[in-house]
Amino acid sequence: MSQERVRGSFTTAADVAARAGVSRSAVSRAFTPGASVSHEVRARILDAAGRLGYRVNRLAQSLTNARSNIVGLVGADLQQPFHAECLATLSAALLADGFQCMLLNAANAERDMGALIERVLEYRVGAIVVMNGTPPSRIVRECLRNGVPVVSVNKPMPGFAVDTVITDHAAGGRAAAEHLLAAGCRHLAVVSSAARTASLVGRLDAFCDCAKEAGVAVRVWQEGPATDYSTGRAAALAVLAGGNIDGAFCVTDLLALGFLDAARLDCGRRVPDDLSVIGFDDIPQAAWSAYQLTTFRQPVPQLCDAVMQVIRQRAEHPETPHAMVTLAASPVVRMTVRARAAAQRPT
Amino acid sequence: MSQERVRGSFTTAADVAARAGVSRSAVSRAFTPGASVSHEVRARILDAAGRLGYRVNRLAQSLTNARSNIVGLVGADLQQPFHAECLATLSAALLADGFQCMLLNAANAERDMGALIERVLEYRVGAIVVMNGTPPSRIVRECLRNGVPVVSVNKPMPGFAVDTVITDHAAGGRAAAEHLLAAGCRHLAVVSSAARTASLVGRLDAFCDCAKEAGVAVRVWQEGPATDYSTGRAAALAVLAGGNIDGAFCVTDLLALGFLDAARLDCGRRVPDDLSVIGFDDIPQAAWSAYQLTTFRQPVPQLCDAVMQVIRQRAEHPETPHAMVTLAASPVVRMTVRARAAAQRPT
DNA sequence: AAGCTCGTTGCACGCGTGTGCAATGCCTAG
DNA sequence: CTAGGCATTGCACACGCGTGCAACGAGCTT
Repeated sequence: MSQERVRGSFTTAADVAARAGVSRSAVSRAFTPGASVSHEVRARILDAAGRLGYRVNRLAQSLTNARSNIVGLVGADLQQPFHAECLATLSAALLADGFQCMLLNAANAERDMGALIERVLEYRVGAIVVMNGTPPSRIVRECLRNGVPVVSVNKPMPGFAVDTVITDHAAGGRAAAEHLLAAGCRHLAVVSSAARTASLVGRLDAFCDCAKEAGVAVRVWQEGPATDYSTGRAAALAVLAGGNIDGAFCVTDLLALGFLDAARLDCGRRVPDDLSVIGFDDIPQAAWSAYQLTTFRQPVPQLCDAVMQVIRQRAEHPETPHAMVTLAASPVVRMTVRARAAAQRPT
Repeated sequence: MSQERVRGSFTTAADVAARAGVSRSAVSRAFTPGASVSHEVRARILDAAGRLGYRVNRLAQSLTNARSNIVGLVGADLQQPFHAECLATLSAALLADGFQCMLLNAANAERDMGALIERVLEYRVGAIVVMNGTPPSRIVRECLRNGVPVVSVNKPMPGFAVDTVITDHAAGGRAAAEHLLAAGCRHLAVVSSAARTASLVGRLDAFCDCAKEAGVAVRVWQEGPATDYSTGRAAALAVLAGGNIDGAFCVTDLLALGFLDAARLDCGRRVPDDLSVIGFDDIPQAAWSAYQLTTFRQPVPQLCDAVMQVIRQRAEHPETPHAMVTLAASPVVRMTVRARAAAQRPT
């Protein structure tokens, strides 16, 4: 067969076969669990392989399988704490399960997202996980047409044959309202951004509904490009200047932290005495002692577990009906909501 | 040729060829820039391809090239703000340049890192970028032996034929010391963790050297598993209980923020009046108005640019001598270092 | 001793693509 | 009118691997 390979090239199974004095098939079988090779030959092959630094070429391997075990991870704003945590947890889970992660970071716009997914389809990925953002529906259909399962995180995609794993945003928003009302707040505000993502809208609407049922008006702020710290600050400056707000639900922790800082440092409010604030996500910064933010924790590990479940399930049984897993956000009570209002509790 | 493909499978060039009434080679050429195809045939092929949703199988393509244009991104603690920013910036740059990113998240230990790199080598990656952490040197050698270039970020790897892109940590540490000394601090502390990474040690040593040259003693704290918020807190509680520290350099912003919170909230210090604090990295949280941390910014975009440069260079000219790009960290003066000592500046 | 079973091994093909080489056909120069 | 040049196209092979099929040999049964 081929001579000793030049340095700087990968060793192939043929090289190993030549060195071990067997056929190339034997090499292939030696690396295939359950294949028929004698104990002695396998040992000789593994020895030669180790000596030569051989490793299977997955590209060639996936060629016959018509599908690789690469999973495409689609997202935007990956440097944001919550997204970064999702990415880290999910990629770790995938790697632990034997998959490889291809990262599709739609940095600039959601316009990129379609192009990125098209590119990763060229690698015959086994699945695509949309961690946030909205890929064009044309592309989603294209994935499904080619038999690439799509998993959507925190975004229902009605009308698409897609598995969905989602936090119960509505229940969270409602619980936030109940929590503020129980604390005695009667002048509520809710803060979001102009980006009307399903998850953000879900929290906001449920919050408003619950407040409305209790007969409490809600000042709604939905401006700014993203649900980040500076938007939270801007919201506080605008909302608190307006009137006597005593309870605010920020649909994101980043918003809440910006809101808190502006409320305390720029507007001179005392939290939680004058003003109660609730966030959502429970990013690490929410627990910092300067903030001690009361919030709702998205169950990131469980979300990722569920993603793994549906990926495995669909890999084994492609025809499984599409799942819609909903997980509850759990309240994390810290210091930004005042304790129950004194004794007066009229009907 | 093959019949119309069943739904759920990928279209191949043969399918397109059949549909367009040409040979498979023609299809291949139609998608190869600069290949010889008549205008009319190419148009017919592209039309058929579009209709069938054909896209080139990169797996098969890379089979002949012996190398894919996938780049392995190795790192740990990817959810930390600084690492998350590096990851987001670098992946965006790679994707913009036509590469694909394979994410190797060594979640648990650096022990994993070797296994992960071995796995990604099976995909014949075109390069590996080590964003943080220390892969076993055996593995690094293995990469180089197989002709896979390795780029190390913020960690010199003496003795290895590796490209290195690095922030000038020593200069940063020195500048931090000078800044504190210029502010009149005479009782310094430096805070790091037990993880003696090259970058952390570089900053710390240079800081100590500079202080020593000025004849100022430095209290050195190097405990805790990671350079994170809680370690910063622990450091403040220990260091500030000890003596009359009036200036502290935390080798990481996360440390600095934890240090600040504990100093202010638990130890009752006023910053910057009683105590000056400097961090390193300039993560987004450092700019938050509750902190306004004075720090040194790592030039992440420039670092990533440099990584792209060396990757491209080595892809075109593999024999290029190995680069060692050093970039300066720039001071970001905010509010946690007091202005020049009062004595020297009369009111 | 002859036939059968079963574990082991090699041959050869296919996966989807790029490309060197030869064949074809058209256009132009002589 | 003919020869040569050139653009275009198809054939066939290679890339590295998995695997069905047949061949082979050893051990066992009858």
